Amino acid sequence: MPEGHSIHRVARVHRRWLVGRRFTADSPQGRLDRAARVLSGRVLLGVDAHGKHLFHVFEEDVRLHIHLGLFGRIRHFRSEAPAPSLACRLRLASTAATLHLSGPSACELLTPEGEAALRARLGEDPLRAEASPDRAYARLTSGRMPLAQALLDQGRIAGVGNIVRAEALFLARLPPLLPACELERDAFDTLWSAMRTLLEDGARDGLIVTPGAPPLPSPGRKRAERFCVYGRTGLPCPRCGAKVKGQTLAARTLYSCAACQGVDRVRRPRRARAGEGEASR
DNA sequence: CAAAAATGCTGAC
DNA sequence: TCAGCCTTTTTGT
Repeated sequence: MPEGHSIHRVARVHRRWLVGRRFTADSPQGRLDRAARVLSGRVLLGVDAHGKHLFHVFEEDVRLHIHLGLFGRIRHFRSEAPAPSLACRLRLASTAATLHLSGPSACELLTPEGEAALRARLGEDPLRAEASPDRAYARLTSGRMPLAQALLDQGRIAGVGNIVRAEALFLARLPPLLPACELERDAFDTLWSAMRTLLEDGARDGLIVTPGAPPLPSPGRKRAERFCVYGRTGLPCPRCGAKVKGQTLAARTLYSCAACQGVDRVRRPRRARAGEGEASR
């Protein structure tokens, strides 16, 4: 669920169906009782998404901040809502719709100042209209860390997760381990455009399907193949047929096609040029 | 059934 | 660098 496109999709759905409604809130699991009491009885005035963060504004400047983390989920029901799961942390109900929130890494009430402070720490979000490619380029290329690692830093660019980074780097044919500061502006423009397209289409359709992804696999396989390299270690690259590589970088799996993306031609930082599939700091 | 994996991030070492 | 958080879905026996 949770890369930027999912969050923006939730925001769009909530703006369409929930803004202007008065809600009652409770916390079936119990942990958010206090927040639920504050929210209960208030009208929802607006919803906004920035990167992977979601902000609901209620009457009297009561603001709800949600971050789904790895496990979080938001479900909404426009007709009769089912009983919430045991793990449901927050339920928001109106006559028009009901929300169930489970497993978020953050769900808290914020003051306007608290929200502003949080947002100040977020980088450019390709899905936001006011996003500036110039600022995104400046922030992304401000260090020597591998490009792929910089892309997941939400303070540089907000909303990109492991799937979008792998697929966008593949579409732009960029070597993931290139030192970020060595990224040329025109290469960045290609990358930015790829990220925007993936996120925008994903927000519209509810899931990401990379252009050029291999055709659906044999009927025997359960999971649809929607990506070119993400999660496809050892399978053929849809562009050149070479085997897709999976390696660990900063505790996340990084997927790429070494042949298409020139991974092997990238200068390794100093000494270590160790083996394949190894973490490179 | 049990086990594993997952799109994320933080804080402690 | 690593464990921990925390839930749902998918995979394997």
